[in-house]
Amino acid sequence: MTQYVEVALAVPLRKTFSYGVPKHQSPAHIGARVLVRFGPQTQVGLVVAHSDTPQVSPDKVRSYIKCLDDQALFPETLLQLCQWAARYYFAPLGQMLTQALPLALRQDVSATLETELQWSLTDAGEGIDLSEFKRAKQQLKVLTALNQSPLPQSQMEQIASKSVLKVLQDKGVIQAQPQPFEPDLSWRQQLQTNEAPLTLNSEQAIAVAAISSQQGFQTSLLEGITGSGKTEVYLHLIDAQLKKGNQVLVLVPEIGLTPQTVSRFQRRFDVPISVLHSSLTPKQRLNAWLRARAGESAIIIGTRSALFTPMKWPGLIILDEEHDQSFKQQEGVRYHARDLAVMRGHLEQVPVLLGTATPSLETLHNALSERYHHYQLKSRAGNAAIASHSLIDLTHQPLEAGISPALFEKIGEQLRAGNQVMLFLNRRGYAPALLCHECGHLHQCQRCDAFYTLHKSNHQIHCHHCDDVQAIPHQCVNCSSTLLFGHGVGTEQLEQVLAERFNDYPIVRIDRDSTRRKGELDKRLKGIKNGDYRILIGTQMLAKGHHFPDVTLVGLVDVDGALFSSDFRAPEKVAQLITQVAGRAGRASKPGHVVLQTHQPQHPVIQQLLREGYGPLSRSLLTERQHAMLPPSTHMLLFQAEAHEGQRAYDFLFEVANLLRGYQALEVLGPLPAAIERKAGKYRYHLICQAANRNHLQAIIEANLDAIEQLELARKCRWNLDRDPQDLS
DNA sequence: AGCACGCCGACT
DNA sequence: GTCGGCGTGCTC
Repeated sequence: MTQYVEVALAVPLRKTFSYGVPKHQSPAHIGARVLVRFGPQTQVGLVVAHSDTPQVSPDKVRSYIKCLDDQALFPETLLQLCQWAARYYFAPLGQMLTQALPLALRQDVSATLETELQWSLTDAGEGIDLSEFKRAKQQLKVLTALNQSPLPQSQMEQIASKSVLKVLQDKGVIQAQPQPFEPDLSWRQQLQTNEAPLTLNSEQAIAVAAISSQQGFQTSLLEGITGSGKTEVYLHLIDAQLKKGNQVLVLVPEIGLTPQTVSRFQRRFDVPISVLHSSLTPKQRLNAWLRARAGESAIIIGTRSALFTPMKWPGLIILDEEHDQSFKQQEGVRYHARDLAVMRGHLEQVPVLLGTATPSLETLHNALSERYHHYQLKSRAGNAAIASHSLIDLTHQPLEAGISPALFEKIGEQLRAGNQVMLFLNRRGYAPALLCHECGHLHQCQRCDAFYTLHKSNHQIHCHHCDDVQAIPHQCVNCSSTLLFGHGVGTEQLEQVLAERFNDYPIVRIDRDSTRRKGELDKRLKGIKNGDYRILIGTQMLAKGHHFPDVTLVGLVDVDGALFSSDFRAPEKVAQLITQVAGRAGRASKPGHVVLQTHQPQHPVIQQLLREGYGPLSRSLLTERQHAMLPPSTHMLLFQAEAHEGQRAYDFLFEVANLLRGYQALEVLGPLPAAIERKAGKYRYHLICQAANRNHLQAIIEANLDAIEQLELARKCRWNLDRDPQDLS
C-alpha cells in the first residue's frame, strides 16, 4: 500500500522528501507534480517514487496539498535520464529536474496546452428571430455566421469587434467555450515533402543506408568535412523516420539556431516543427514542449536544454556540431548534452547521430574504440574546393592593429578583385588593456585579477570578468599622466583600422558587443549573404554555423593567444576553430584561402594541421592525451570553491583532498589557484580528481560526498562539482 | 536555495 | 528604546 510519495524539490539538497497522501485520495502518480508545504514556503515538486515507509518519523511527515497532474508529466525514460544524470553529475535530483523541465511547470498550473475559445449559439440563440437584429448589422453578421457553424476566437475577431461579441454574450444568445486540445497528427498518416531530396554521393548513401537500418540504440559519428553534405544525410534519415511515424530530435549549438537553420528543415518537410530557443517566453516554451509530448511536432530543433523535450514516438536523436562547447552546461548541474543524448538514446532505444567536421577527442576516442559507428564524408558535395592554408611569421614584422604588411597586401588584393574578406580575432573591445605611456601602469579591475578592456565606442573601460564598467579615466591612477593608450588589439580597433585603410569597402563586425540587440546578429548575417559588406570582422561567433561562399580570404589575426592557453584542450580547440573557419569560406569557382598569423610558425600543432589536416592531427593529440593520462583516457572531476576570504576556499579544498587522498584509483591534484585567482572580489581554487576507471571515480565520490558536505568549511564558501570539465578557467 | 530566528550596532 | 545587519540552522 502506498502511503507516502517521495518528492524531488528544487533545493540544493541531495535527497528527496517524503509526503503523505491527502485523505480519500489515491496517491499522485510517479512523474506527476504535487504542491507541497516545505518549511515556511509552498513549492511545486515532482513525485519520483512511492513508498510505505517515510524517511523520517511519521509524525514529522506532512501530506502534500494537492496533485497537479493526473498522470506522469513525461515518459518514464526522461525521468530515468534525469535520475541517471543526477547521479553521474553528483547533483540533487530536484535540481536536475528543475533544469530539465520548462520553467512554466514550476507554477501551480495544469500542464495542458492553451486552447482557443470557440464561439457558438446558445439554445436561446438557436431559436432567435433574426429580424429583430435588422438594425444591428454587426450583431446580425455574427449570428448569421454562427448559424452555419461554431467558430474559433481568431475567426470571430475578423467578423466583429470584441464589444459586439460581449453584447451578444450578455444577451445570452452566444457563448464562448474552450475547445479541447486535439493534436494534429496528420503528418504521421501522410508525409508531405516540399523540396525534393538531393541525390546523395556514395559516401552519403552509405551512411544513410547504414544508419537508417539500425534497430534500437546505436551511436554513430558522422565525420564529414565542411561542405560534404552532412545536413543532407540528416534530412534523408529524418525522412525515413517521419515515414515510420517517428519524431526526430535535432540539437544544435547555441549560435547555430538561426531562422536559416530552421527554414532548411521547413523547406524540405511539410510537418509541424517545434523550435526551442533561448528567447521563447516560458509559456511559448511550455507549448512547444507539450506539442512535442503529444506527438504533434514531427521535428524538434533546439539547443542544449531541448535534450529534455519529451517525445511520444521517438525515432532518432541528431546532435550537430558535436564538438561545440556550448553543449556543456556551465551553471547549476553541469551536464553535457552530447553525453546525455547518448544516454537518452540508450534509454529510449533509438539511434543517436553525432555530426561534425572536427570531432571532439572524446567522441573520436569512442569511435576509434568501436563503441560508436564511424562514417566519414571526405569529399565536398558539388566539388567545392577545399580552402588552402598559409602561415605568416609575425616575428620582426611591423604590425598595425595586429596585422602584418603581408596580410594587408592579401586583403587589398581580394577586395580589389571584388571578393569578401573575413578576419578573426577572439578579443572584443578596442584593446585588451589600458596602458599609461609614462609609468607603464596597466589599469586593473579592483575586484578581479584582470585588466580592464578598453571600449572606445562607448567611452568605457570594461572588466569582462565581473562586468564592472567605468568611464575611461583621463589620468593614470598611478602617476596622473594623461598619456593613456589602448594596449593590444581587439575587434573594435581592428574594425577602425581597416575602415581607414580600406575606406571604399563596407565593413561589418560580429561580436557580442555589436550583436547585443535582439535580431542584430541575424540582420548582420543576412547583410553578409547579400553582399552588403566586403570586410567581415568577428570573434568566434563568426566561425560558427554559417557558410560565406563569397569570402575568399580568411585571416586569423592571432593564433598564438589561443594556442598558449593553460587549458589542456587548447590545441584541440584551436585546431577545430581553424578547420571550421576554413570550411566556411569559398566555393567551387572561387576557392577560399586561410592565412594564420603567428609568432610560432614551427609549432607542431600548427605544422601538422596545415600539412595533414584535422583528422591526423586529432589522432595524434589523442595519443598525447593518453600518454599524459588526460581525458578522454582518464575521467576528471573538478571541485571549484570560492570565497571572499580566500583561505576558507583553499582550506575547504585541502580538507576534501585529505578525504580523497587515500584511494589508489584516484589521483588528486591541488588545491590550485584558478587561472584568474580573484574574480568579482572572490578568491577561487580548484581541486582536480582523475581516475582511469569511471566506476571507481563514481564509487569513491559517492562514498565521500556526505562527509564533504558536512565539513564545517563547506558552508563557509561557495563550491561546486564539475564532472568532465570542459574548461579549467 | 529560501526563509526564520537571533543577537549586536547606528538611528528617529 | 527600535530598525536592520547577516551568521546559523532547518526544511519531509
